[in-house]
Amino acid sequence: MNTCGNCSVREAAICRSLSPCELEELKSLGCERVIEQGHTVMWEGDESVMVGNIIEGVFKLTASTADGEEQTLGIMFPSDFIGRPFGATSSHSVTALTDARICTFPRAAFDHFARDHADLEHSLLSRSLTELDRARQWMVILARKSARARVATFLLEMAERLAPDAGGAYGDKPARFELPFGRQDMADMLGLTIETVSRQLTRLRSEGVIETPNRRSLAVLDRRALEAFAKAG
Amino acid sequence: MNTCGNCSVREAAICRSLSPCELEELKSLGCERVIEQGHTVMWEGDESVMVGNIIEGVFKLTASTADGEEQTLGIMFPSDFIGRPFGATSSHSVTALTDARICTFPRAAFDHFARDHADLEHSLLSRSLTELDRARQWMVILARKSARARVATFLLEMAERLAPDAGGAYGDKPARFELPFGRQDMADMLGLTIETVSRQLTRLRSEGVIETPNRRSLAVLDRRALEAFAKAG
DNA sequence: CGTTCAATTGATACGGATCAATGCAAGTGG
DNA sequence: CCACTTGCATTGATCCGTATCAATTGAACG
Repeated sequence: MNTCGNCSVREAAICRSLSPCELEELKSLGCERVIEQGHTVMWEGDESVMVGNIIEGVFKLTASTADGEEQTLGIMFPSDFIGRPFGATSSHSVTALTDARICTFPRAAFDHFARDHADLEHSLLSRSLTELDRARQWMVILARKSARARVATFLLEMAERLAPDAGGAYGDKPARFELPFGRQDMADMLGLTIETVSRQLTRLRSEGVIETPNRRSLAVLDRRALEAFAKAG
Repeated sequence: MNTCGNCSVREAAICRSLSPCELEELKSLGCERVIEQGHTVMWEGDESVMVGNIIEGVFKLTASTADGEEQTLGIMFPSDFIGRPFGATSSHSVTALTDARICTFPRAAFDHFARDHADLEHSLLSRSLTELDRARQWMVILARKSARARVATFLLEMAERLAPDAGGAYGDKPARFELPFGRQDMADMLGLTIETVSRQLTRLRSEGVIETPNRRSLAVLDRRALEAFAKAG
């Protein structure tokens, strides 16, 4: 039987704010679920019925425009919180980009529990404020930056999150990592088409800034160059 | 002397969650400030030193790109909360678009007070989640929609917020209102140039969808048409 | 009446979307 | 083991929308 004690995201997720006893109580409300790649766990516009923590895997949040295009609103990693508490409808869909495991709670039960545990709500608030800052950062990118700058920004963020070991500000070692998604997802995220993304990657490769050993893997060879592109127009 | 009792946003702001006694306590921490149009009360990148509620007036949140362009991240109205609690730096600037009054608190003192008053934190959380949803909606618009759709969406939102009386879903009466900002601010918000905004307004006017009696005032004559434009490409 | 600043209008250039074709790897069945 | 399919990525050619540069109009104000 699984216990919160050996949970791999225990210290990073919102649960960190709970005492062992409270944890036990929360745990009794929820259950762990295994999600297959590509499966959607929440739908845009649906009533919000569940919330939870990502234990393992990567998810995307998406919304669709009235004319059918899909926009990715964010990428969520292990220890991130997904779902909309205290609200009737979910403003976005949540879909697994990889096989995943999540720790889920019925929304109503979670809401009630949260209201009784101020520290948990505080964690959630803190996290929401960070998410808000992040979303606003992306707004700037989507509104103003060129395709090249968008791709560069994206690659830097992915390198940071998926290959955190490889080099800091002046990291001279190539950051190598596996993308948890294909070109279409990248395009959806960056507000570009798949062709444009492809062209930019090709260009960066030909300039020696990155390497693309295969479809899903990527290496950042020249971080400084990427940073420059990300800042420029 | 001003008291919270007769505050015009008392019932809409986060303070609604406090008892008269708690309110008194919070009030003692802060003070009311009058802000002139155009004045910036918080700067992007600065340490977050104050937070507060808008009592009167309209503010914009902005961030700048590395190459100097300004992007507006959101518009805040009376009863909205501004500033970044629980965080060291502010991710955006906050500037008054009109003459305004705000009820401000030193950030550290507010943080401390909030942590002792779960209901206040709950209000703040609820508000943050709504803001997050709103920000993500804008992301979709900025990433995917045409200039025409952006302007249409914007006008609909302004009509709703600035002329709430004039017609609901099928509102056939023209919604007339005063914009609290000029073309440059609109452009900054929509991720367009001032020229493009102007052209779209001209076009909508020539099609009989809107009227622009003067620079700052606006009337939506055909709401349905705007809605159609907002949804399309 | 001239000054000033914002808004509008016009002409052109360019970036990314779109449409269409090709390339490439993994899987399938003969 | 090799033809064939299938799904994604890449590359190419063209078009369209918005930015950009530049000029004009219009309103507010001294």
